[in-house]
Amino acid sequence: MLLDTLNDRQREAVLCTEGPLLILAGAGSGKTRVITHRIAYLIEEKGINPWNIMAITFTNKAAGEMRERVDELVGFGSESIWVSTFHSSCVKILRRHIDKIGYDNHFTIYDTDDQKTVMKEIYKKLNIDSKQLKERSVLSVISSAKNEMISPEQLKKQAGENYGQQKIAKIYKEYQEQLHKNNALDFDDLLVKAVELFEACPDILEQYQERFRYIMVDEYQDTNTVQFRFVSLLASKYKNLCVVGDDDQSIYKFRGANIENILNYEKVFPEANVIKLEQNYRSKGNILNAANQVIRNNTTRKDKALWTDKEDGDKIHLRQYNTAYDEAEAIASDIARRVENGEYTYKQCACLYRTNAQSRMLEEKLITWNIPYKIFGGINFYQRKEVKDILAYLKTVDNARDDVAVKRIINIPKRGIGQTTLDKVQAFANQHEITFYEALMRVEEMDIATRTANKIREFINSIRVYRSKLGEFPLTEIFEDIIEGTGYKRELELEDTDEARTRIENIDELLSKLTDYQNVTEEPTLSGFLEEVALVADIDSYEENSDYVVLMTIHSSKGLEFPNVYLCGMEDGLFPSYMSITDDDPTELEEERRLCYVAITRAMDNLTVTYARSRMVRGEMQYNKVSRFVKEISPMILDAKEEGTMNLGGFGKSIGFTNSTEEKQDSSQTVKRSYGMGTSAARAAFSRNIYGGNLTGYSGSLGGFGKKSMSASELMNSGAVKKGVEKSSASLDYAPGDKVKHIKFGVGEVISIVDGGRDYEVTVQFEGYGIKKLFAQFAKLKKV
DNA sequence: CAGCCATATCTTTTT
DNA sequence: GATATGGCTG
Repeated sequence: MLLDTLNDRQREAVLCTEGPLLILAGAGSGKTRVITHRIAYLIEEKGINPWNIMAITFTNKAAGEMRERVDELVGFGSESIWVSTFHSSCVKILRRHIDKIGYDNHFTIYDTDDQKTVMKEIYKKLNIDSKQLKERSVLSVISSAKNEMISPEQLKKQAGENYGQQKIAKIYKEYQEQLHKNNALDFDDLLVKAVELFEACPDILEQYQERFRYIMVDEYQDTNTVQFRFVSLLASKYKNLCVVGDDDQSIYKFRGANIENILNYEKVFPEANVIKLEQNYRSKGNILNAANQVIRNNTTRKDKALWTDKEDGDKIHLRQYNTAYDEAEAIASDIARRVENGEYTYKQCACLYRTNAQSRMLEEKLITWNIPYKIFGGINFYQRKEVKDILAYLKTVDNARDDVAVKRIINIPKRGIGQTTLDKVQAFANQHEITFYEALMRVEEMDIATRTANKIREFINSIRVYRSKLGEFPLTEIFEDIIEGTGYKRELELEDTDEARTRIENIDELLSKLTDYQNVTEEPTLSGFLEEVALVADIDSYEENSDYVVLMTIHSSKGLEFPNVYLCGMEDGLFPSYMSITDDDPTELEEERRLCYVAITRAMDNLTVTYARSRMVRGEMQYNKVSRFVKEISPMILDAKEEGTMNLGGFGKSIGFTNSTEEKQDSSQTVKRSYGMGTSAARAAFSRNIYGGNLTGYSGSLGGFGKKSMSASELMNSGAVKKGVEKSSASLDYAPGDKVKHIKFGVGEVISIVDGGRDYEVTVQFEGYGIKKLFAQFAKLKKV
């Protein structure tokens, strides 16, 4: 029987089918089980037509899984349930109706890169200096505005007399016009336009209200204001809105997620039922306790207490290393050992970290240990140059109004159409208020050299040929025409480098994805393919079947679980991030803590937390102390060890302390700090046992991907190693975590020390003065 | 117009 | 350290 496998709370949630329902589901409490069973119950017991059920998830992968699991529970019909992400739901709706609000149904979707390209054009047009106002920051203001459903006009009003904000509002307006002209929507627009559509056309809204009588939203804590509006509109007729989430796992504030949505659900829907799922089925006792001990330090959260009836299991392993290199090495060897022992398989192990950049060194070490791995995040397949180029061709064929795509490919491969020509065409387009592509077609009206004009006509013609094949020939054939016809592939083949070969592989990979799409879809269209491609997340490609160690950011790990988890880089300044520590807004730190909670609760039976005394960040050596979150875990459940502190031998000898003559010689070339610290720091560290690495210990931070380990002499000869540089500062006799005294600010605790090249930049938390960044040379800090 | 070299800035996290 | 940008030269 359907309900037999559920606990009381879960069963209650499944049976509560009518009206608004909030399910507060702690980590690992069987949330997905509840949703799938609820859907099955609606269909099997309540006789609801699957067609009337909508489930919104966070990723495509989650959507696929949900459909699969419902499929196992109900005999048939699961395929007509609408299961998808917010973004793809909106796209589906907009593809049908967006013409009602003045767009063409063939709109293209812009990713972050495209947005930036548009922004650059606008900066040119409005004569804005990108050094004064960064495109990125304007885009982020625009994004937040969209998430809050603030229009350019409203933003202008809000800006009042503030010149800077007026400027941003003006850019926002221009940006929207540009997108409209290109018949393009950015990610945020997908939601905004869907809501606009519903508000503008009550008949269309009603049509969808009738269809989606039962709506379920997963990961509700990560919804933003537009998303909330979107589901509210849909649910406003039948009010069968079931949201599932955990306020403790809200980690997408930076993307506009509004934690109030879940905290205030009962205020918005006073008649709502609330059910708490507090039994955790995933983690062993110690892991769960650690998670609870961390999260209870947050002030704004719903009261709940996760418990388990599982055994305590191992304590949390806590390991400190000298360098990130040692950390990675230790993790790799631990995985190798445990797999060899038969404790775990590769795919049961995951390395989680705060920032994508941390994956490099882990990757390198896993390669040397011959451990299969896969990295998620970082550069998405669809963001690679070659893939974006080909997609831009396809977009141009599909929607020539998309200026961004046209401009991207007009000179790829090189056709001899340069910047000057492009500027002329753009000017012509602006003047006649036509698209870039239309301007290209009127090349003879412009003052452009015949040779170049002919090249342009050739380009236009080739696009025209590809387009004429649409509908007549399979999409894959058009694809192949493009890569052959333009000479794109041939150019790469001639290059004959490893990089070029990888590019070709990626293009082939894209082709096979198109082939898949064509085979699977009933009515394959170019727009359809492009849209599918625009909305995939990296995590969507995660397969449980293949045996590899998984590397990903904590953000991407949400919703997943692994028997053996390594949580690395647990250092104050890295995690919690430096930004969140120094920010005036304490909620930033709370969000980091939630992130930590998410990380810990990914682990099922073994959790290893690691951190390093020193780490290379953006080409600078950073010295950090252990994360404050680790200190929130009771020592009773920690098994703590420091590794490598005794390995001091040879440091001084193998590098050699340099004198000032050598410094002068070196100053002609860029003396990067790549080879560790200057003499004074080395001495300071040396005396404090902070640093104990040996020479080869550094090769990790020097060699990139694919460079296998080098011997010490090879390193020296390769030029990768630069000699140490004498610092003008006196040696530092304090380290992160120490109390120091400042003449003005009094006593404070050192948070981090960054090697700024000429001097050390010391961040100190002062009692009464807050956080200050000081230069060691001037600050004259005294250890107390 | 394209290719080369020097420089500046970067990083939190992503649909 | 890596990548995007800008200036210069052939």
